[in-house]
Amino acid sequence: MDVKPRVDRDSRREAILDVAAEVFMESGYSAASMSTIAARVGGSKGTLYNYFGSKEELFAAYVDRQCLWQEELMDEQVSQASDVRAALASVGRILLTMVVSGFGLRNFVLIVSEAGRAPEIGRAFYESGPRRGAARVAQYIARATLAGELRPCDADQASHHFIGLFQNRLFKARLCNAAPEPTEAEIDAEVAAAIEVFMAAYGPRA
Amino acid sequence: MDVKPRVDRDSRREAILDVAAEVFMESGYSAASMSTIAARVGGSKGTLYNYFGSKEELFAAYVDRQCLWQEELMDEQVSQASDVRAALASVGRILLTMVVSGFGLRNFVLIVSEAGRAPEIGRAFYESGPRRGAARVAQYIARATLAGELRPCDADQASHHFIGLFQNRLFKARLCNAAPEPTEAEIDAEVAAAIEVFMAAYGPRA
Amino acid sequence: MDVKPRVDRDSRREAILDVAAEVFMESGYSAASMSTIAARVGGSKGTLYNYFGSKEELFAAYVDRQCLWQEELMDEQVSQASDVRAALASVGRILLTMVVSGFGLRNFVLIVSEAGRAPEIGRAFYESGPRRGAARVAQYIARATLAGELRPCDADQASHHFIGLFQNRLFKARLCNAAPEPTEAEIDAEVAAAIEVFMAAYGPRA
Amino acid sequence: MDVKPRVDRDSRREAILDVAAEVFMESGYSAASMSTIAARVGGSKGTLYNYFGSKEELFAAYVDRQCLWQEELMDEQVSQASDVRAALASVGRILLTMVVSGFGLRNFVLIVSEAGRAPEIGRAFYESGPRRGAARVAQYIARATLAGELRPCDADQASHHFIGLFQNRLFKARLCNAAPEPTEAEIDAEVAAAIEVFMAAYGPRA
DNA sequence: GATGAATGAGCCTTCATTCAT
DNA sequence: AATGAATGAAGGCTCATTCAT
Repeated sequence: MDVKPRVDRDSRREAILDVAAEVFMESGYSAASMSTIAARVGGSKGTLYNYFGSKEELFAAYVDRQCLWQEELMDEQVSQASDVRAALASVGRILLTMVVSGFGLRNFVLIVSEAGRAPEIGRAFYESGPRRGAARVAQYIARATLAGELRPCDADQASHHFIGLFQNRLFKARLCNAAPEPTEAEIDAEVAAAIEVFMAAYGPRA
Repeated sequence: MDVKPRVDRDSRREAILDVAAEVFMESGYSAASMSTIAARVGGSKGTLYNYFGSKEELFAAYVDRQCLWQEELMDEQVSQASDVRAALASVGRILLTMVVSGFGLRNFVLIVSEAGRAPEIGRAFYESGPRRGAARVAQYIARATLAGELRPCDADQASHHFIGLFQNRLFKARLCNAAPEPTEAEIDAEVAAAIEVFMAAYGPRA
Repeated sequence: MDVKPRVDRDSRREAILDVAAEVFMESGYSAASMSTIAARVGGSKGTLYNYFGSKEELFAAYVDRQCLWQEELMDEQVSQASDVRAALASVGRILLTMVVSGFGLRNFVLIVSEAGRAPEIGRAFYESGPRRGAARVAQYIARATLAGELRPCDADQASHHFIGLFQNRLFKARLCNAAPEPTEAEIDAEVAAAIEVFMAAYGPRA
Repeated sequence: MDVKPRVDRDSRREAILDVAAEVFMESGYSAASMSTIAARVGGSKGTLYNYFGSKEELFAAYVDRQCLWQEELMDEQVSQASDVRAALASVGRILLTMVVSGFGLRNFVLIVSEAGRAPEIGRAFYESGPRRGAARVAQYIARATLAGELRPCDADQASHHFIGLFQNRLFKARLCNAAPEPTEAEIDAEVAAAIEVFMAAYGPRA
């Protein structure tokens, strides 16, 4: 009955996606309800459907945006660190934070739990996040290898090893909701320990 | 009219749990329906509710059983390997397989996606699986350290490092449904590579 | 919350179909609502869906029953009339009544308006009603021809001619809702006039 | 911004009515949606409502136009045939075609299925179509009677008889979607047979 | 203990209609 | 005049749960 196109179409779309992200991450795809989302946006269900033709479409849009966000995050960080250790510390901190922070984590879980029925969603997420992150680490490693800071190795494999060293413990604990969000200090410590091991194995021979 | 307690209460309970596991893993907690489960069990919904008072309770029972199963799996494997490398290879193979196999993976995803709203579920799962696995690895490492096969270290941290080295890549790819179930050979290779790195860092100094 | 399986499954099914018939005939398939039907039956929507899995299925069941009813109606009437005129008068009265009575008419319109999108429905109705009626008339005509009461002719075509003679005017007027339900006297008159014409054309030559 | 009253109001109105006719005939009144119509017209729903204040009003306008069209069709055909048989053949062909052609039929069904709830619609349609057609036939018959080509009779009743003779069979089969659109030859045959019977009954006595 | 009919809340989606621009 | 975003009421359908038999 009363109409209020207060804001332009694009910002409303963004607003809907913001709320959708919230609700989806709170409840999961199935348990999230379009009614809840509409109510939280402050509009009617009809309006919601004006922007996204179906729940699935809304979810896909949310995943898209998440992937974009991840990509940017992975790409923007150009560490200008002087040596390998510093570079690894910098990128490690980012990659670990991403995966154990409340937001990154809930996001990850949400997408992963729908990846079973919709493989393209999982794959897109994987490419834009984990894979891109690993690729970025591999670049650093390759560069450092050329610089003689690391002994010759398969850079891609090495990157996964490095990531595994610092992500594994906290990531799984967080996935299971069996540990609180770590502090920056804990994150740094975890990364630092990983670097020691990594350098012991991949560093230049004594 | 005709009542058929053909099978004793316990085996029927097990049968229900089997089906529930199937359905939950196929669809997720929310999307799974008690009707589907009852139908698949071959009984009526009334009967289902005779065994489990609610969907949530059924899910909890399923998680319980899963945890038990994991615990046994973690405990039974007593590697009698002569040296560290063999012991690590053996346990690594098991831990990696568990986490990338179709069953283990779907199970993991299912529980993790409900861990947000029900922390006790996530924690129980974490304790019975990841944590217990890591503890077991830590035991090996401690023993090997005493035997002089590894240099002195924090056994717990070392175990997480080892696990991270071989699990990280495949685990995340599988979570995202971005890779098929790996073959045994791939698993072995992944573990072998991890052992090399691990030994380079944790092995006895040259 | 409260449950009342007062009546056995079959009579409830019939009761639902009765109401469905009412509602469908009042509003048409599209405009009829499952909620209305459920409410009118006195049960919940859930119960309704326990009996018929979908609106379409309910409609199909209704059509089925209608067809059955028509078939029986067409078959039971065994006119024992002595001569053609009496036999034609008898069957004509039935066929005309069927098609101009409120019930028969609304039923016809309802099914016809869905026959476009669901041809099998239309065909089933046609076979069980109009076609069966015409066949019955054709039998009379064939018999009368053999008895020398009619001149030799194509019995099937003759039956359609006869039916057309008495049905056409009132049927179309009623379809368009441009005339009230005719009285028995009007029906008789219409049939009588038709018989005159029919006999003039098909009766034995002078 | 850019407004384009390229075409005058009337042709746009016509265009809307064209589309509305299509959509209504495809889906029926209830199942047809204003959105679909607007989309198919290529304009916005707002515009649609600028021309027709409601779905009901749009439907009424469509019916109006249909009635007009029927009236013209009924009136334009001035058979200059020399004798009765030719005149009847000519008008019969037209009346039968109208009622069994895809367009005429869907139109008929559509209006008839709404005539229940909106009698004025049905009546208007009846007057402009069936009734007017019958009246036209009655004129021929009256004229022929005066010319001695037919024996004295109630022209109106005779006209309904004639129409019933050739329309009944195909019309009902087509209504039920139990027969394909007949060819011209079939139509001619049906009319020819009807004329034989009609003349046998109504023709000048031998 | 097993059954299955009954329930009502809630879900996703569609629709006719309005009104500011 | 034309647009198209906004709305709220329904609509079809599913579901966890209860309880008389």
